[in-house]
Amino acid sequence: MRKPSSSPAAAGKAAPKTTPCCSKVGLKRGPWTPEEDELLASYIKKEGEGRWRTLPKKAGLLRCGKSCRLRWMNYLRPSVKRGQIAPDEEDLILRLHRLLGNRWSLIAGRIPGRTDNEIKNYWNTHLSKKLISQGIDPRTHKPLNTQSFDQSKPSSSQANLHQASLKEPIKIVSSALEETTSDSTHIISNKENEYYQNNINAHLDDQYHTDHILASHGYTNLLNYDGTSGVDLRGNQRLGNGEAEDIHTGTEDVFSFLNSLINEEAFQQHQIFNVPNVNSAQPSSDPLASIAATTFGLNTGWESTLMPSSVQQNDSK
DNA sequence: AAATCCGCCAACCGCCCTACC
DNA sequence: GGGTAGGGCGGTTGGCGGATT
Repeated sequence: MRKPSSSPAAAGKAAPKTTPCCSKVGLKRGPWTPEEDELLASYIKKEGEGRWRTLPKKAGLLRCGKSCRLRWMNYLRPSVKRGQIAPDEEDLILRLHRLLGNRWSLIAGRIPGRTDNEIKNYWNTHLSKKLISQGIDPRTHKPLNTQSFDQSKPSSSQANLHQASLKEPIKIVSSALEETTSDSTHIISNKENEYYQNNINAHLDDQYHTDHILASHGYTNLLNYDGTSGVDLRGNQRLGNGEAEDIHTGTEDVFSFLNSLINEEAFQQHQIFNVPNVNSAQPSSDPLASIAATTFGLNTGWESTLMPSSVQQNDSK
């Protein structure tokens, strides 16, 4: 069974205070049985959600309230969509994660029928590995290392670069990479390497600029471009008692804003504003378009939006 | 066929917040 | 202001089942 308090979160901290809910003397743990599911579902159907600590006793369950809530939220709720994550959902998760970081509940709030737990699991088991295989840091969504990209596949043409998406990951490789030698660390030419470095920096500046744009629109502390968690939509606290409450407060604006980033119009703007221009990585004067361009640039392959044809042409020789 | 490995994901954990008294 | 209850969050664990040896 599980080791008690073995998680890093618990390690090295003062003696944890135990809330009543966490004293599980005599309570059942582990996988839920169909009978328990039935008891919980029928009780909530009659009495509604809430009062989780007293619910188990009233429902005749030997579970703690937290366990009941989790089971309901992640599995039994009628609105929960089961089954595989669709490609468009995956794409959305990637975009939202780059914007929001590990705010799983917030991400889940924009993907109907999916729970934060499900998205978190999918991220950890699929998407983070996928990004790593593309040479992208899943935490920051930035290139891990210009010399550590996947060299196992042949390079893409310029046209392909502009059609890039995460569904068909684009690898940053030059024609030289196709002539793989044992000294692979020096395969990317100095010219290309210098170019990558310059534009990575430009892109980082662009992201920094994006945050200031957001701040100017009142979306302070929304972004966390270093990829760490701990700050969210309320400044320094997590979302409170349910999204319903938030939807009627500031979060509604944030969701509207997110929607504006997700919709097709933003994609079209992205196409317009991401005309490759090696001499300028300046954001657009249109704040939303600039954010959209910056936000989606990496998702369509940062190299495709930043690398000029003069460099890309090396790709096809 | 049996043993081992490994990925997936349901469930648990501690922490933190707001609301209430 | 302090204590407690209720609830939500992200991080992590470990059982299970399929794949591999």
